Amino acid sequence: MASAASADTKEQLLNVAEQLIAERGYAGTTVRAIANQANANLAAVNYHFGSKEDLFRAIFSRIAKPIVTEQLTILEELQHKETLPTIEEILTAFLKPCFQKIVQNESFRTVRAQFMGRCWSEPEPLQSIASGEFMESRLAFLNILQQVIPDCSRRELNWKLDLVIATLIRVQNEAGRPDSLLKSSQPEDVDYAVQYLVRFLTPGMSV
Amino acid sequence: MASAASADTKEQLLNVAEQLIAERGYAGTTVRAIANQANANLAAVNYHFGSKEDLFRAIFSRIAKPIVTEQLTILEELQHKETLPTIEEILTAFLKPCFQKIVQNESFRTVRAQFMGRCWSEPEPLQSIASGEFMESRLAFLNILQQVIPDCSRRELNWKLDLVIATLIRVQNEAGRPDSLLKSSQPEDVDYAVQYLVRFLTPGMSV
DNA sequence: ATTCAATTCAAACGTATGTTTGATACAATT
DNA sequence: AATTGTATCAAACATACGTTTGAATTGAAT
Repeated sequence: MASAASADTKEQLLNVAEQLIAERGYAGTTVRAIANQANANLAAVNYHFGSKEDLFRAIFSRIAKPIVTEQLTILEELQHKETLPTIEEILTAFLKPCFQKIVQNESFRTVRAQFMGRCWSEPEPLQSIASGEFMESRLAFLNILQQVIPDCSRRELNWKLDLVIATLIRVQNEAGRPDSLLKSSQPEDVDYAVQYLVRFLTPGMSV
Repeated sequence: MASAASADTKEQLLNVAEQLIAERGYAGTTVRAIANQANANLAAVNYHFGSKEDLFRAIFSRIAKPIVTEQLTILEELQHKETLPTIEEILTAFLKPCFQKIVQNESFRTVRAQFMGRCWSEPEPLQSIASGEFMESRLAFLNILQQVIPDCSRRELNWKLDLVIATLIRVQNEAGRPDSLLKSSQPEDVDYAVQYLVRFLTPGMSV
């Protein structure tokens, strides 16, 4: 039976690994460094997760799943209205959960954002693991965008959504730094950042 | 005295390392893999460049220096006109050299684009090496943007230029993939990508 | 008190890493 | 022909890597 201690160890491994991978990248983060900083034994990673790659999978899932769930919930609400949603509403539905879920824990704010940002440019197979978690949400938003912006081809919408994600990651990565869009994890600052990011992106979506 | 053979070896090491790092990242690329694929001895990297990190520095410099030079040249021309340049002209001056210089060598295809894209998200000290090469160009473009978009605060322009770079990196990272904006290194594809990226970004710059 | 599965642990496994070394081959200069 | 500096080479160096193992430890259920 899983004890409280083992649950602590497992969670500590997730937290520490998330932070180290955010700082040093996946290949640059050793299982030994993770175990040490988590005050766990070297074998703990393989015992609890199977392998280093499975640990990465667990970290990414833990962050991505709540975000995707909330994105799809908001999108569902938008689609149940009788009128088509605006581009602003769609982008907000996509972006807002990404900020809120990631910055809700103050101590994790920078780490989570950097971790997510790094994942998109990690070599295979990590990139596929990362993008796979967002596949469902991505398809759903692509479909609604295609309805709202019928002049855009599927290919165009595809790279445009890519650019939306790219800016999202950048804002998260720069969070807290001077001159950055997202000043803190305070709700009003988060709302401000989402609002201005949406304003920056919206006109480009339909040209 | 440096022979033709040694020059070939040194250049081959640069080319091969560039490709492998683009595919697998810096930490994921071993000196042995570089030497093997370049048909060189294992010790060749350390002999010609000093260390793996110095090899990275050499690769990045070789790509970045001509880009920055061209960016500043075009910007100089724009500033010598009697009328202020448009936002489109400025963004094009910034983005076009990034794409053209990167894909101008036919045999490299989209390797360079992927290499550059990956560098921005590599862990320190690689990221600092990379961003340092573009420091001068970044400041110059911030200054001209401030003249052309006086309604924007310096802080706003700062994060907006950040988002421009973020999208640039994303397009480079995705280069060659299906549904990506930059399909190949053909000049017409490059022009297409620059044109559409500028069109996507321009309206957001002044809102 | 005993059992038993879950967890932790030190140690080792086999392999891979960046770098260094000293000998050797090469080509141009004296 | 002898010398000199450059480049290549196989081999070794010292360390680091992810993973596995089997024994020790734990703590709740019997």
